[in-house]
Amino acid sequence: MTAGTVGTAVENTRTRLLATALRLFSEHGVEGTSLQMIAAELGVTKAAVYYHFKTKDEIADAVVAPALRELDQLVDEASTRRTRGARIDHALAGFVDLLVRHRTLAALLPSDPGILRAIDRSLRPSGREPFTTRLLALISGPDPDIRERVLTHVLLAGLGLAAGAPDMAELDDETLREHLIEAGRRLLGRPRRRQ
Amino acid sequence: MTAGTVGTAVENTRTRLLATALRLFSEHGVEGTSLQMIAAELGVTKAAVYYHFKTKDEIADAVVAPALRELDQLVDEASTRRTRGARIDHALAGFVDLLVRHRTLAALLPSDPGILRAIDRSLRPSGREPFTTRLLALISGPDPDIRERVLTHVLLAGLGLAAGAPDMAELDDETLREHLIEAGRRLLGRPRRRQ
DNA sequence: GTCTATATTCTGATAGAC
DNA sequence: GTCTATCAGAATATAGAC
Repeated sequence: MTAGTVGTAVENTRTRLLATALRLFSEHGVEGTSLQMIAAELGVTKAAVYYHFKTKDEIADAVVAPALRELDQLVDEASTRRTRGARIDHALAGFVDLLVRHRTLAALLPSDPGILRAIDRSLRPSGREPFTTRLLALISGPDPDIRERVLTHVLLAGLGLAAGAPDMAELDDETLREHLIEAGRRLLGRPRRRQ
Repeated sequence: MTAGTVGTAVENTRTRLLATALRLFSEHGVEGTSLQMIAAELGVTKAAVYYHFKTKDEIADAVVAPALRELDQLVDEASTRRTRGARIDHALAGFVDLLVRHRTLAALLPSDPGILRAIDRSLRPSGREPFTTRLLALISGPDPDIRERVLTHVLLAGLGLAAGAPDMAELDDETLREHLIEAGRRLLGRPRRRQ
């Protein structure tokens, strides 16, 4: 531990636990990952895991929480832009940046049943709309037609899975970001700005 | 059962079983679906399921087998086309058609860990390349650059997840096919032919 | 072809010692 | 904060009756 920046020991273990859980989730899916596997990977027992989280669902919730908070903020920010073009640019750049920074989580976000339920749980109390719906509204305005719905779906799912794909692990953040944004621009029918 | 076209009773039960398994897989993921759930949904006991399949893996293998055979055939066919444009057109149209006809499986194909392992198992004995690799080669030729790899990844994953998304369930095959092809054409940087 | 019954292993989860 | 010990239940899987 680097002196001066350490939190409590609990926080460090908690952080390590979540990182380990996320890695295992991305390999085996949430349902395919047992507390036993997480504990073994950490070199502790199941009971030690239960000290930090009361249930497996709580672990899934904690794993997605930071990304969901960022996503929420991103959509809010993008919504304040005046033109539709500016809203899309901001949302796409922010979304891709988020996926690249949370690569391990990226592929789970649009596809893993356990993660989707965790997202549902995080949305339910506040009654907020799902991000797909909010981003769709941002891109296509209220009352989007079928074509816009399909394109947005391909965009969100495709970028997420691609960002998290093992084949992309070797790419540095900047390169991956650049190509994902190009894919997004193509899907949205917008010319690329640079290169 | 319609007289004249029935197979044996075994075959019918087997078919019903696979259809039920696929539906449950698509809702809960392969790892999140137990033999108990499949049996209960069919109105039989676990032991009855074990009569048809020795292991859970065998069920997953059987669920993906038809689509994989079609995919294989599709890539082979597309490869025979003379120009790169014709190869891409054939592969894209065939791939989208396959996804639409196997909607329930579509989303699992590029994302579910259990299904991905089943695909691996089906490829291992023959030593064939994965479909992503073969389709990538088809689209971009040998030695594709990073940008083509990312775009192809977004394409395959995005179209699959979009085709299988619950939000798209209401769309008829023809409509869904049309919009998915447009998404694919945009990603590949090719103008749409119709509309 | 489907059943009951059972074996075994593993799951998520709890209680309480250290 | 992590452990041992333990739980009830569910998992995959098998044996053998009908």
